[in-house]
Order: sequence, then C-alpha cells, then structure tokens
Amino acid sequence: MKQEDALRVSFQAMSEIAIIGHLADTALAKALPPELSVAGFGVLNHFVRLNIDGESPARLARAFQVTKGAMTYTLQQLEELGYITVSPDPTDARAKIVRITKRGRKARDEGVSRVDPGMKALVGAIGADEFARALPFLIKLRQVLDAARD
Amino acid sequence: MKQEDALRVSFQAMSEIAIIGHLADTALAKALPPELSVAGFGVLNHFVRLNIDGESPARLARAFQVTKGAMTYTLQQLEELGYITVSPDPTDARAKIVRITKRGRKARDEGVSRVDPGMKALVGAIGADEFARALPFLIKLRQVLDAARD
DNA sequence: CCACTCTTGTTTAATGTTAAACCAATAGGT
DNA sequence: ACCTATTGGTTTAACATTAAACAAGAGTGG
Repeated sequence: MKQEDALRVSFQAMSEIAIIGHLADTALAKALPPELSVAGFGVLNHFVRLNIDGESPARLARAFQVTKGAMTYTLQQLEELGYITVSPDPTDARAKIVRITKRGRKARDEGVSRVDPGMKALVGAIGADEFARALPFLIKLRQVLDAARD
Repeated sequence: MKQEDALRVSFQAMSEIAIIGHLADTALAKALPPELSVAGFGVLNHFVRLNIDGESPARLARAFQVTKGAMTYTLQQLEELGYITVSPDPTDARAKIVRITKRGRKARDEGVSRVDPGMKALVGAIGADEFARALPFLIKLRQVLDAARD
C-alpha cells in the first residue's frame, strides 16, 4: 500500500471512529433516565465493574480522561441524586473519597438494563465475532493515543 | 462464545471507540490553530475532499450528524473568518448555499499540514494494514448505528 | 526546618453542543 | 387551488466540557 493510501485509509478509519463514538454517546444519553448523564453513569459503572469502594475525584478524572473541573461537576450531580457519597480522606487533607451508595448501585443496574436491549441489537446486527476481532486493534490504538497525549 | 461474553466484549469495544474518539478529537483540536474548531475544519475538509462547490447547511448538518443549530453556529464562525460564503439558494427561498473560499482552502491545507505529522506517527505505530483491516467493521458499525437512530 | 514544587479540588468564563420553539417556504394529496 | 405536513434555517436556554486561576495541603532537597 502506498503511503498516500495508507494515510487516507487511516484517516477515514479515525473519522468513522469519531462518528461512531458520537452516535453511541447520543444513543446512550437517550437510553438513560434524563437525570443521569453519560458521565455520571460512567462513574457509577466504574465502581461496580471494578468492584471499587473508594476512589478520589482526581483518580476518577484521570481514569475518564476529563479535567478535574468536569469531574467536580459530575460528582456534584451524583451526590445530589444520592448515588454517591463524598467524604474527606483521613490520610490526605487535600483529597476526598468518593463511594457509591445502595441507591447508586440500583441506578447503575437500572441504567444497564436500559442499555442492554440496544446493545444486544447491535451485537446481533454486527456479530459478536466481529467485535472480538476488532478489539485488539482498538485497545492498541487507544493505548498509543493515550501515551502520545502530553 | 457465550452471550454474556459477547456482550461484555462488544461493550468494551464500544467503550474503547468512545475513548479513542475523545482522544482523537482533543488531539485534533490542539493541532489546529485556535480560531479553527474541529467542526469548522471538518466542514472545510468536506468541501475539499469531496470536491463540492456548494452545499446547503441542512445537508452539512446531516453529513456531520449534528443539529441544524450546531451547524448554524459553526458556519457563522467560518463566515466571520472569511473561510466560506453563504448565499441564498435561487431555486429554494428557504435554503442557503455554502461555498468554500480561497482563504478557506488555504486554512484547510494549513490544518491538514498540522495534523499530518501526528497522523503519520499514528499510522507508523499501529500499521496501515491494521487500519485497513478494521475499516470495513467500522463502516458497518457506523451504518448500523446510523440507521438505528430515530 | 524551610522554600519550592507538585497535587487536590473548586470556581469562573468561554466554548460547542442539544432540544425545542419558531417562522418561512415547499411539497403532496385531494 | 387549498390544507396539511415537511423542510430549511435561526434563536434561545440549558448542559457538559475545557482552560486557567486559585487556595490549601503534601512531598522533597538543601
């Protein structure tokens, strides 16, 4: 493959990925109850999937690749909804510890159950093997981009 | 593959795609000159790549999967910068025709030249063949999501 | 111990997006 | 010809995000 073509194809692939990300985000936002943002759902899901019971806002911000300010905003919403608690970190007076509540777990499960049908339809239309085959490429791509970001 | 695994793998793939889209967007925004937004660059690029000389705002909005309001905003920026012209459509009094200007072409070329090094580095790190192999999957995925969106 | 430097979290203003309401014009059916 | 529905574009308010400045605490090398 000529370099020109390589660039063109790669550029198109990146464009498709950007569009897919956009469409998936929109679909997810529509599937979730209106009071729960995509970012908020992501945080709740993070706690459940990784079975974490306490995490600092700073670590969450890094995990989700958003600024600390954005995480402050998201956590304030979640706390108002009673889905998380935020308490001071006894070992570091600057820091806080975020924990998911029972209600937060319930909201997360409810969110998952709302997203599930769409996800199943998607897997049905595309084929699970296709997703599985693409996954290593996607992981590698994400890692390279992540490492390149200064 | 059990359905449970299929869902998990597919969900992870979608997550990776969302993150990649986010990282690519951020990197692109940083590479472009500050007065040119990612959305604005996308519009300029659209005209050049597809060799179009006139397109309505509504068609552009659909092509980029954004609302008409968002496209109005982007086009206003581009017009202020002198990168496009917007004129009434003689065949439809509701519509307008957007055209790229010489300065717009120059700004687009400048943008491409700023993005190119990063893109080349990415293709170098991942391999053009990997992008090419993933592209059909990505296109299909985008099409399915696009069709599913009501 | 002390002066830097780094880290944590919040706040503010600005940006770019959506959803919804709106107006004007077109298209289609009867 | 006329309703009616659809399409094109703008405007507004609300939202989620960034960047930048800030304050307070922690870590570190003299």
